[in-house]
Amino acid sequence: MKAQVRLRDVAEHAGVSPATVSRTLNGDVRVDADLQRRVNASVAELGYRRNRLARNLRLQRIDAIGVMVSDIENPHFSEMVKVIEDEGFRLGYRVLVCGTNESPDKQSTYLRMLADEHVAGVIVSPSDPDAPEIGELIDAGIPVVAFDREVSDPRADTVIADNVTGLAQATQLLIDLGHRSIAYIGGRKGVETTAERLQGYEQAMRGARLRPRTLVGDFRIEGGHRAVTRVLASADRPTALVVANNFMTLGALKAVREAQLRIPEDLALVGVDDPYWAEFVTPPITSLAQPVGEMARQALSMLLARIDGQTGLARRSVHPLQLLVRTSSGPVVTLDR
Amino acid sequence: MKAQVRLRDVAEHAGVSPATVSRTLNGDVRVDADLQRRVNASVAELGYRRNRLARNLRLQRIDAIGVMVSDIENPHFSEMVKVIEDEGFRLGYRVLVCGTNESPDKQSTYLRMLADEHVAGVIVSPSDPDAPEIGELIDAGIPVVAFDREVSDPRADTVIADNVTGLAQATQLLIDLGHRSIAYIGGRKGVETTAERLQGYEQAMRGARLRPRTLVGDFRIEGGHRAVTRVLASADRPTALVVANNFMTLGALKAVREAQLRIPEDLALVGVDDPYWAEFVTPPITSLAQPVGEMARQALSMLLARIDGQTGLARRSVHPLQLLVRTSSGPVVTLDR
DNA sequence: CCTCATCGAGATAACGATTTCTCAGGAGGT
DNA sequence: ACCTCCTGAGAAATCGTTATCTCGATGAGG
Repeated sequence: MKAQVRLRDVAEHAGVSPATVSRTLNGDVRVDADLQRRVNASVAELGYRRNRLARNLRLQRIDAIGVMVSDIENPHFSEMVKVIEDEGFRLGYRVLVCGTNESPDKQSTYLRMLADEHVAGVIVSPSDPDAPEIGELIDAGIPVVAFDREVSDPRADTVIADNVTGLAQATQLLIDLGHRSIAYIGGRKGVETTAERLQGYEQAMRGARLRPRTLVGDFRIEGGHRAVTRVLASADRPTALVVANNFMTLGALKAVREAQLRIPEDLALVGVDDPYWAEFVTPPITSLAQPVGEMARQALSMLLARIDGQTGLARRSVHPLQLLVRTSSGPVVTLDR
Repeated sequence: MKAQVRLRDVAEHAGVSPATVSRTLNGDVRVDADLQRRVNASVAELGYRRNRLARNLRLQRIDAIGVMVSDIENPHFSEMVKVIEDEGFRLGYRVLVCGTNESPDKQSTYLRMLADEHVAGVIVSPSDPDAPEIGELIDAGIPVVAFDREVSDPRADTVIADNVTGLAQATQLLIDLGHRSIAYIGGRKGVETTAERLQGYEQAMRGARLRPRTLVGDFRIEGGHRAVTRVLASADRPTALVVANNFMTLGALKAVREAQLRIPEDLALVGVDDPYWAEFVTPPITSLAQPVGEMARQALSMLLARIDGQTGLARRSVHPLQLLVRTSSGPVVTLDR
């Protein structure tokens, strides 16, 4: 706990005013080159480290951005956080991770905290898109970018995937392969992505004049396991499955194994998300990949633009999903006419 | 951007001094109950929100802890971060995530940043255990807990898994099942856990008078894939594999599939770590599970104790690993005598 | 009844950087 | 030669809390 060197000490040592030291440190151009040298020399000699806390108070903001997601353990969000952390680090920003566990209460509390901390900006995958705290943040001059799911405040920028088209595509793949009985394992109710993905599935099914068959999951392993177990036990077992996220795909895998069925021979499967393990499990999963990394970079760059003062209407960045055909979707099946 | 209500405004509104408002807010007992009521009423009426930045400056610390790991995407660390975030949140702490990608440079920079931010404490899974910045943090009064891997500064508390015993156990399982040719896919060189795990494997092999056969991996999917591909192509293919972490296990799975071999029939496998997908892939992986959640809680509670002023010698908390026998390790094999 | 300790609350000085305001001095224009 | 403009640097005022210091009042003990 040695005594801290203050900016003032540097100023004295260099024989200049504190203002000049501050200006030098912050790269203000209007400082004589000679003085700059002296300041830098003194900084080095005294081992001066700027006290960010004082700086933060004076600036009324911290160089950190809040990243709020429902579940850090979900590889979709892990990757997002990693990209933002890595990219942000390079630009001098720290990342404050906030996990909501889909609890609107925790989300509200966190949003208020982030406002009180005066973070530079917030990227949020909202559990409650209508949370009034989002508007309060923007009122306070803290930009907000919605990720994966929209928020109701129209001033927030948005980065989302084109779930409707993507799911239609994924479903269409199975239809094209000859499947006629395709069940859909949906996500957690009330979440926007759930509705969009369902819509895409139904669209493709109706387009092929097939009867949709949907089950409600919860975006978690257990939910996928439960739903798939149920649908496999039914009298008219589907020949193919579309699963609305990565965790539920794992649950599905287990359920299929327990039912002594093989993928893709007995049951074809397409899963949304392309977690790192998708191509390594047996069989490799045909995945509807979201370009998470790109989306995260996009969200961060939108946020930074706002932080740097960019004004204007909220922007929306919609990203197409990519269907990666691996083994689990299987080959063309014989039509049962 | 409405004008901010200051503590002083609350004081005026309540007809008391700023000091009294501060004391009330901080739960100082020596404040008259009646004044407390008036203060609280004014706080509510004015919608006062304490400015944490000013508080932070005054206290020379922020209510956040830094969590530094090599890779946030690794489910081992995802879980650790989640637990710390969740638990910490309840106690009023925010989490600053720092991913090092095993780069000592990034680790150093981050550690200096955390010191400059005056975080309340740091939990680090070091990429460079000898980083002098760790000592500087402790010198500055910021407690440090080492997670998974030790650090050379003797003042840091430590939470680790008993890798030696664990790996010996895992290897012994395969030996007991009748395997004689057991290869080991090791981790990234120079990392402490790598050495410990190797030691456990070798210990068990030597105990059974078997010849160790070790390959160097890198704790990543590709490394596991490469190493296993190589060992499977060799003339004397092993009958069993011990893989030193979860990512490499995935790589191994792919390599085995590509070699047209079946697990566990042609090759038994035990993997270190028990990521969520271990029991859901085909076949379910026999895993040497680290009690990550418990370890994370332990690390946090040690850190908080130090933050609360606990002094005394550094503590070490060693956690046993648990062998979860699933399918990939296979049944007893016929001895080839 | 007086003195001394105690307790509660106000006044005020930090905490350490940034930034506006001010002023000196030099350059350029008439 | 004088005035204006501009540049660069210092002085000083914040930013909003917390904590120390001080003082008055109240209660207890002699």
